[in-house]
Amino acid sequence: MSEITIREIAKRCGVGVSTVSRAINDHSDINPKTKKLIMDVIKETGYIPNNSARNLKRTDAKCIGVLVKGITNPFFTPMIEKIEQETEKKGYALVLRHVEAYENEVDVALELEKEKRLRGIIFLGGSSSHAAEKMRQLNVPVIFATIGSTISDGISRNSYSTVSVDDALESRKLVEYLIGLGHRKIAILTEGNDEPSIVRLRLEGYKDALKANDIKLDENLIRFVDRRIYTMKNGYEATKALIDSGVEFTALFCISDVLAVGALRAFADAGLRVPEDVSVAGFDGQELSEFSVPRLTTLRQPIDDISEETIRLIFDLIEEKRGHKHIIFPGELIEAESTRKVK
Amino acid sequence: MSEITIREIAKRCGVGVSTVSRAINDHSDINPKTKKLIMDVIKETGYIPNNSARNLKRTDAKCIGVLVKGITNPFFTPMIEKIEQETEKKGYALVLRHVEAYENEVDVALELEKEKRLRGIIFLGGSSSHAAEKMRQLNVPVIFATIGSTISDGISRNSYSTVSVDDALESRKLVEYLIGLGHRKIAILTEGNDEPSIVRLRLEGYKDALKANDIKLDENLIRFVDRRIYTMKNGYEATKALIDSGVEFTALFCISDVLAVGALRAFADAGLRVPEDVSVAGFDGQELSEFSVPRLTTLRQPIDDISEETIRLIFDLIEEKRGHKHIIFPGELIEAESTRKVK
DNA sequence: CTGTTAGCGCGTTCAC
DNA sequence: GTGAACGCGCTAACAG
Repeated sequence: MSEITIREIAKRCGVGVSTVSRAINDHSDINPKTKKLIMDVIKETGYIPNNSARNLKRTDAKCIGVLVKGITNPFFTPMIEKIEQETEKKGYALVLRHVEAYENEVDVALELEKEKRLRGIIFLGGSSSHAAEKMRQLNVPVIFATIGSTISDGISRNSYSTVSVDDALESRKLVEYLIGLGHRKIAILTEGNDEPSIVRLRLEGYKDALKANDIKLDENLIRFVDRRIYTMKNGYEATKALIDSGVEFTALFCISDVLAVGALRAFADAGLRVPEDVSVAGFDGQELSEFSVPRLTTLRQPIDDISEETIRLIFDLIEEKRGHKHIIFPGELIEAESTRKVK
Repeated sequence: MSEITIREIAKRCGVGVSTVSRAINDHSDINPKTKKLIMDVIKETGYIPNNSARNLKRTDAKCIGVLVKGITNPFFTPMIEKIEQETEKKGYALVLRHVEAYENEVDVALELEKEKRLRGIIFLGGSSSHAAEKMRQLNVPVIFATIGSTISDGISRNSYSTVSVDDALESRKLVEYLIGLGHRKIAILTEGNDEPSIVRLRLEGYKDALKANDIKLDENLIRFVDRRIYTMKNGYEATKALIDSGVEFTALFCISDVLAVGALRAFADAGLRVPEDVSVAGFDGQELSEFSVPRLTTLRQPIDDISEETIRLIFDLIEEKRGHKHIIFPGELIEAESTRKVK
């Protein structure tokens, strides 16, 4: 079946292609009658304009791109919803793109910017270190949401924005809370990523908390899951291994709520009660943490605030109202049922 | 900054544009030396081909589209991963697109097909009733995965495929399992969607089970959540309302695991023990169901099988090895800790 | 092996 | 208010 084009529509209506174009794009200077005729024919024929051709020609395209690294990450879904809503309010379209684990998000952004004529780019997740030269090529405003400001790698901090919590600080806050409950042997479930990332920052916060409280770091208490910090299975297995190892601990800090839920299950299976026998804390403050049994003590990230501020900032940047910023929101410690004073 | 184009690259290398094109697209008939030169210049300049222009021109584009309705649905994430892997193995690219709640997925598909020159389309989720005329316009193979075969609406069942479980049957199987445990007063948590959908099918399965076992349908036991069946909050609130209503029941069937986890929490808050005081069953068999406390009795959908078969089928259709099919996989009843014999 | 050229489908000047 | 013509950046004939 031969594709139907704008020319075909024009022919059928006995008008020129530009008139059809005007009708489609809601231009003002067009006779309402001809417009109606055209729209009717379009509906009849089921004509659909080819986006590639449009993007190629168009220069405006009120459109912002959101690049999400890690489709499996449930942490981003509420953010995306919020960002979608806000963007729509502004009359902009959103191009949502998942970035595969093996892809470089900046490369994808570069491509997408050209293809869709993006006016701004928001990164959710992913690595925080990027080649400066590539970043420079992105000539629309760029915001990293939920990725802290350790990004720079020879890149001027003035060339991009970040909106996030201070992962190291909040992590430390949570661990100090555990210490405050009397815990000294605190295990941590994290992932072994060497490049700057939230994973590393949260581990650093853990170390900072111990150091500040004169607790000797015990390498045996640092457990690494296999690559993914958003699967319960990984949390379960790492916790099981920790229990089986015989290492003593009274509290377990998981760097994500999802891992923590896996941990809860592992403790239940081992006949250990939470929080009576062991305290468990998560991180993120996702929906899950409110509905687990027991409810998770966690550090909630203000994702609504982060999302809203991200949108506000990107439009300010697009409209050149202000320059790049690095915004840090405080997290909120949620004291729930999974932790308690050590006996 | 003026965008850099293929012509610019050609000029800098002192070659023609088509040579550059060949270099980019890994064509065979090109001198390795010139190719290297070109690739070097491309790297230097940071040139990125414009996808819109490519798609416009290209006719082959080994590419299949996956349209996901409901980004919040955690049920799809493992499917998407699987589909991604399998597609890559075949040397095809995947275009993943989220369809907003208010969008019609077939419209989006129509657009995407033109824009990206898709060779096949897979729908995940969404409504199962579509206008026949629109469906007909999709002139590449279409598969609905996890949406049963009640789709037809004047559309020939030969014009599309489906790969799924029989939602009504599996739902009935689960409810009959509960009945087998001695439960007579079985409540159900579902969503009030009138159009043909998995939601309705699962409710029908519930009704079928009751009828087949001479249990009178009690409308008070059918509870509806607000629109979304994949939020714990909705499960929690509907269960709370059910408990507060004072209606008697000994088991609760939630049409998704996510709802069931919310229900577990609600029972815990109400001081009811699961399964001692009340049995709870979910549906889907997601990761979550294995890690909740207690583990959920649920009906597992064989998503790996569904995903693999979907991919196999779509490539067979593309290669015209066979015609459209409607494949039904059996679900698997997982008897876990959240249900037990009624006293 | 390589350069020239003709469109892909559309939006946008211009004239009218 | 409308149509003809041009070109967006690229790929694929085709000719060399």
